[in-house]
Amino acid sequence: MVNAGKRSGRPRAGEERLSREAILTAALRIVDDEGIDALTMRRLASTLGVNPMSLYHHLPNKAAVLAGLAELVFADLEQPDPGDAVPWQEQVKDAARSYRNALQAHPNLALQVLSDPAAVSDVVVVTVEPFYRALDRAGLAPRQIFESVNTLVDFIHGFTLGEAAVRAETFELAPDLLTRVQGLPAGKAPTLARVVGELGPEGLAYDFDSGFESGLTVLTTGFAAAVRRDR
Amino acid sequence: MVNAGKRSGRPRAGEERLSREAILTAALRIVDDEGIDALTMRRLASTLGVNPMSLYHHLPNKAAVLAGLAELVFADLEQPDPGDAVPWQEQVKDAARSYRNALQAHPNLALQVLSDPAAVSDVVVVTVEPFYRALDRAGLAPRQIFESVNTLVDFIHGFTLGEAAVRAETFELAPDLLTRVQGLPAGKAPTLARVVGELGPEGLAYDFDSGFESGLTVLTTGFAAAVRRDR
DNA sequence: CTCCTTTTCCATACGTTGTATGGTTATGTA
DNA sequence: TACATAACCATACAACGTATGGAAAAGGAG
Repeated sequence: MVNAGKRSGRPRAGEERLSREAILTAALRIVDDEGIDALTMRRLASTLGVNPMSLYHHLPNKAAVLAGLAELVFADLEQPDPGDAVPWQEQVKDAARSYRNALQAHPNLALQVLSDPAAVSDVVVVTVEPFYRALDRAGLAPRQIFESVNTLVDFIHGFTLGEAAVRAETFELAPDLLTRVQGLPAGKAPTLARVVGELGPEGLAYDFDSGFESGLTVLTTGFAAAVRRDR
Repeated sequence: MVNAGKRSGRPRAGEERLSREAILTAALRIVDDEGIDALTMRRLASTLGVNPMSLYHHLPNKAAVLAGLAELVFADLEQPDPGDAVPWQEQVKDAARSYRNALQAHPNLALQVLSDPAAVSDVVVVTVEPFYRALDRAGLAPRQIFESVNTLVDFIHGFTLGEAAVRAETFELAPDLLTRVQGLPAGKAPTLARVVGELGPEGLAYDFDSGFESGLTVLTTGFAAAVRRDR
């Protein structure tokens, strides 16, 4: 048994096992299920029932696989756009929520996506229109729209990064903020210690969703101030 | 010549070539000079004139080396703290600038640092005191201080990530935003296209420093609004 | 139909990586 | 003087990305 059921050479018509899309889908599944480190060319090939080298006929190298995954992440970003009936602030927040949702749908990929310059800049371009639209409606000058969107996107990226990092900890319960702060040498960070103490354990039970909303409110408020200054 | 000047066995007193600190210093140099991919255990050992396996007597594995580097990055974060003579907004901005500077001092490491949950949470704790101090002075409630600092730190992380990513492109000139937008199918992102068009090439020459300042202003303005709401 | 190029997949192999195992020599304590 | 421990080295292994080249089917040209 030299070949265990596999054939060599080109498959018969209609029997192709590979395509760029099939490969990327399988890769996404591996990453979602087992994390980014589990994605090797050999592993990917084996889940597709194929020799590792066959992958290279559809994608030039592993980097291209990862780049392709980044595309996939943003491909199913929903763009609801509630229209101009709601205040521009709500439009901004809605777009931001969609953006975050797309990133968080595949937490194991977030880091990869955010650290791939090409992926980000490619994708940001086709993604930021709702932000531009809302801030334009708000009456901001072009320069301020531009910088505001950058700020907003940076916030979302940083937030997502933190969220993905925390969730990635295989729940070997990282010591939470409270115990960590209590472990500091006395007088080292007095204000931090006092504020955290006043909040108490339940006040610190961090909820990512409300943290994100809080950030959005701060930002939109800041944008609104720029509108007023402009007048 | 079987051993080319090297001795085997434990070095004589005072002749040790290795220590955790020496290893991390050498590693940081490699990463700064040649990027994170250039850091392999073999390369690290060879710049220290030592056998690769010797490193493992001072650090348990490569992950520990990377974690140690993250420490180093934040170790020389300056904490000027202009004192309470300046407005709290300026205190916030100053602390943010220091934080960003520490991250940007080693651009090749920024991604690594930001994606290491342990590194970030360890370090953030000892780093955020100035933020807490300033926002406490501003008169924010504990909960709002907590969330505001998170928002601020997330923004800095996202900003730094973007900056590091762009700088990491070995200047094979990624098509800039303007040409990219012009390449879009007509009507695809009308607001974006119009705003970018109005800015023109020179308006888009992105300056990271002023982008950062712009973000800080938006955020501190947003924080200030929360202060007023509280009264 | 035959001939030939191209496509799709497979087998083998190379260089590089992190690190496990175990040896050798000096140090420090009993 | 004996012995555990520390600091270094030599060898080796499994897993990785991928270069090279071969085999078989497909698809167009004559």
